[in-house]
Formats: sequence, structure tokens, C-alpha cells
Amino acid sequence: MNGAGGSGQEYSRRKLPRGFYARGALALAPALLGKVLVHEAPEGRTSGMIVEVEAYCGPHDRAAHSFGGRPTQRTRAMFGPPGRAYIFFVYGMHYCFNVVAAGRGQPEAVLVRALEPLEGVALMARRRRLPVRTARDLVRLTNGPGKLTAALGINMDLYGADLTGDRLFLEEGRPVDRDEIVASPRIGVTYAGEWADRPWRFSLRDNPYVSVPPRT
DNA sequence: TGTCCGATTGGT
DNA sequence: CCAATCGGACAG
Repeated sequence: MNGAGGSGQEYSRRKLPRGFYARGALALAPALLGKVLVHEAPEGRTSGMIVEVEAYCGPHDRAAHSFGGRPTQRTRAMFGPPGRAYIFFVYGMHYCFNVVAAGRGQPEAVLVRALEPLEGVALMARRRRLPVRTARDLVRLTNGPGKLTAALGINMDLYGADLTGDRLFLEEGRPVDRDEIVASPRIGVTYAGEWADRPWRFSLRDNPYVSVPPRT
């Protein structure tokens, strides 16, 4: 026996090793589905299973913050070693969490867009200032990139955090079959021209916690 | 230094 | 459809 979650499902609590992250974002992104993101905060532990991600690929991807290939104060974590947290602040109020992929000097990352809440639901609800009475309420807690960071209490304090550490980390979770994965265009990057059309968003088929259902 | 705008969210 | 809200990126 190993692990238990809010949904009652079994999953592995084995922490993902550093080597897991040392591959391109396009390969890492789908591999992150089914993994469990955990934040150990002073107020308590919160976690959720990753059900939706997006790959942002290096200096040529117009949708990526690393476009152009020049690191800035905001993006430096993207250019660092894999297996760290790249977090950014958007629209003056939301944080987005990314897993740094590839290798040092290769600015690739995977944006985590949605989770299925597992542990610390009450704490998540408090942080989100939302009541959780129904299954629908539970979905609203973490079905978006800004929502899940708020629910897990992720902010700039965790910028660059080592994901093999003890504060913010990923667990093995549950196995995901290839045919369970749906690829679709990334959300909110229409300014990126042709790059916006690439099917670099990956989600679990028919999963209710996905932020926007992929077009079928 | 000034201006523009966003890898979003929630309410109209 | 639109406002909220503000730091970063870049033009000048």
C-alpha cells in the first residue's frame, strides 16, 4: 500500500528524481499528467493531480517568455537547470506555475494549468475564499493556472524552488496511458501567430478538472 | 522614464 | 463582453 488521496484513488508518493525533468518541454509536458504537485506550507499541506499542462519551447516559440533567447530578471529561472519552479505574475493579480524543462541554457518550461485537488481541500478553499459544498465547487478550486497557484499558496517566494526539495515538489502519482492524453492548441496565446496553433496543450481525456475542454 | 499589455479570472 | 491591477519588457 502506498498513498491515498482525497478522491480515494491509490497513487505513488515517490518523489520524482531530478533526471525526470531533463528533457524537452514537449516530451516533459505529457509526462507530467497524472503526477501530483505538493506544497508543504507552514499552514499545511496541499496537493493535486496534474490534469492539464502546456509546453513552452525555447527561444523560437513566439508564445514563450523565453522568445528571443535573452534571459531577463523575470525569466531567468527558465534558462536555469531543469526541475525548478518558474513562476510569473500576470494581469496584476495572478501567479502561474511552470516546471523548468530541458537543460541549463535551454529555456523551456511546462505551464501547469489545472489540478484535481487531493490533500488539504479545506485549506485550498480558505485561500481561494470559496465554499466547497458540491463537486462543482471542488472543480472551481483548481481548474485554471491562476486558481491552482492561489489554492496551493504558490507565489514568488517559491521562484526557482528545486522541485526535488521538500517545500514544493512532484510525486509519481498514477500511470497515464498514451490514449488518455489529448493534445490541443495552447490557451490565451493568440498573439503568437502560427505558434498559437501548435497542439502543445496536453490534458487528460474527459477529466472534469481541465480548465477549458479541448475542441473535439 | 513612459507606455503598453499580458501563458487570467470573475462578474455583467 | 469587460474591468481589475501592476510588474516587466521595450521604446525613446
